[in-house]
Amino acid sequence: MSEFITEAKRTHYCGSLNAEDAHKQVVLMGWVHRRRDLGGLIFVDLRDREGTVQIVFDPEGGPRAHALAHSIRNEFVLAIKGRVNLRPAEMVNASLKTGEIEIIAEEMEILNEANTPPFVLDGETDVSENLLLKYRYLDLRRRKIQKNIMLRSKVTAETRSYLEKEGFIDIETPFLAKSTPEGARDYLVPSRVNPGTFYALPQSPQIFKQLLMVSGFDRYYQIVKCFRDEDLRADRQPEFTQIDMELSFISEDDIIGIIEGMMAHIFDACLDRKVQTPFPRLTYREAINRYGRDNPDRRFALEIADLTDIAGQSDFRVFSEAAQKGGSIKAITIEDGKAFSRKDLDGLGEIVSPYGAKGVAWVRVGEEGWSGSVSKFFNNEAINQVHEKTGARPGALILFVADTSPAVVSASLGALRLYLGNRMGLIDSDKLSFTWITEFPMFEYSETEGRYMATHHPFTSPVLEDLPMLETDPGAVRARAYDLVLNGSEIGGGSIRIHKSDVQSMIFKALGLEKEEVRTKFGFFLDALQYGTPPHGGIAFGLDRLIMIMAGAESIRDVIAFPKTLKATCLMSEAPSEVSTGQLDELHLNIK
RNA sequence: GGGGUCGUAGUUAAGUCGGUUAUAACGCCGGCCUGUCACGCCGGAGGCCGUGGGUUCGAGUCCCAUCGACCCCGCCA
Repeated sequence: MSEFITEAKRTHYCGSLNAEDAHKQVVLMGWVHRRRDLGGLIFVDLRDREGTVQIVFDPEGGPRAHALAHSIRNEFVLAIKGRVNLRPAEMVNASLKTGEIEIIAEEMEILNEANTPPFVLDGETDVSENLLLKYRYLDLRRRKIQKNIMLRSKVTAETRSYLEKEGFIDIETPFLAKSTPEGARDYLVPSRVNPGTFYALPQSPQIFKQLLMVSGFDRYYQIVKCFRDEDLRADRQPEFTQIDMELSFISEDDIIGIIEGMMAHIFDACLDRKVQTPFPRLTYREAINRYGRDNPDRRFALEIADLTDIAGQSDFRVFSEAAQKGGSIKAITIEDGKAFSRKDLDGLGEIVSPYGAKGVAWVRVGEEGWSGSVSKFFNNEAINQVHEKTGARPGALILFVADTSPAVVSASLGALRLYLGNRMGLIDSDKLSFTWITEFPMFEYSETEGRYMATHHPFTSPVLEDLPMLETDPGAVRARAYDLVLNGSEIGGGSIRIHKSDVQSMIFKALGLEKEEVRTKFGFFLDALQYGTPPHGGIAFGLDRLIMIMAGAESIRDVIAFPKTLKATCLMSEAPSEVSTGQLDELHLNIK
């Protein structure tokens, strides 16, 4: 067997060759993507990270290589020395990037053999995720995932270059940190040298980055792993990556401007897509009223109308009761009601029921008036008022949701709106729709905790003019917080922080945290605020979600090289796993 | 914590009302083939029907439990 390759250097990537390379002598290394053995003539599609190219083995061009080529199988690793041949016109494969050329193999070496893979790597077959995750290293050979991972690298590189240019300093913060109350469940790490104590893996570097502002670094950023021990979703992993930043002496508008520039730069540099700035802004209240949620997908309209005042007067008990008990009645109007059959309408209840709504009431708007389940409860005057508010015209369909809880109505219609947008094909997947959501409420009342909780986090600055309401009506206090929403996903969020220790203490008090608890958990931080803390604020982006949208991926797992399952396990390495009693002893741990 | 979808050759799926030897495609193995590119043609091997229990003369199919993957609600400051 010829061992020429051990001496030779690779000259090109398979996928980067084209007609301009014609007649060149090349050395390629890659995996056998597919072979077509015609007996006297053998074709192999050789694959590397840049793509595939056709290798031709014929007895004339390379007798030894041709003889050896009969034995190769899928996923073998080959080194090929050959000549780039311009294909005759009738043999050009237009569906292949390298389809104008092929490589006539003069020498070939099998660098390694391979077992038959447990699934075909052609990207055509839908393989169960179970198997893909177990053999993730093979899944990662597939073009689709490989492209996503390479896009991710490009995005982080462009992010760094933009932020460095803007004067940001990359500073690492600890992974072994202190467990904090509030927020998500922590991943804990036992300390061997301090028996009975634990570190927590950070949910975000929040406190550290604020301390860096106290230290005077002025502009900080980090592309950093964060950890949250909560139940997972299609867009949530237990460990995920944030683009994290913090700035001193700035206002909301400064941060928003920098981020808009960053997004424009990333999309231009990575996807060659121009992004229109500035991005539109919506207050939280407006987002909930018009779209039912604080992460509205504004690639389509289909807005929600508030009909509480009108429908609340009707004789329909569900409506009148909702209105009387502080709830609301809201509706979405569909212009072309014919697209929905009676059966379709009956099915809508399933869309809203997970959000607590009892059902969806509907009427069809005709030339002569209304028909449908609740039409008889509305008189002509009410009908005209509804038409005015919803813009409904003959042929339209009005879908109502009513509940004694306004939050249930909003969440239900928010979900219904998305369902309808999808079903009616209103969502243009090529569109990029950025929106800032501002003026979040500072606190939300938690039924389970029986107290107010920070909507964003407890270091967020309240809007100053709302401060007097801190004790009288905490739910009405607005925060100087902002989220960036892209195509219905929250991709980032941040706030102007509290930089005065007395205000910070007031917030802890409003959150119902005991003085001693605050002292134990945040004492060092409150101290720091008293040593000349500049006004500051920041933002953090979910890198994984951003890449998902940029790549058009349906799952966060498609943009992470080694993701975990919904139960936070790794099917490939089988983490987490049990450890030896010796290890437990060292850590002073007993397992129940 | 709650609700849902799924689990049958290596892979993806079909499997009727519970009834003979569990199908197909792709992949795999062998043979033929000098212009294929999802090559083609001929032949072949390959099954713990996720696991455990139950009902039944008889279970891939019905019931219960359990494991796993996925989706949603809660949760995720």
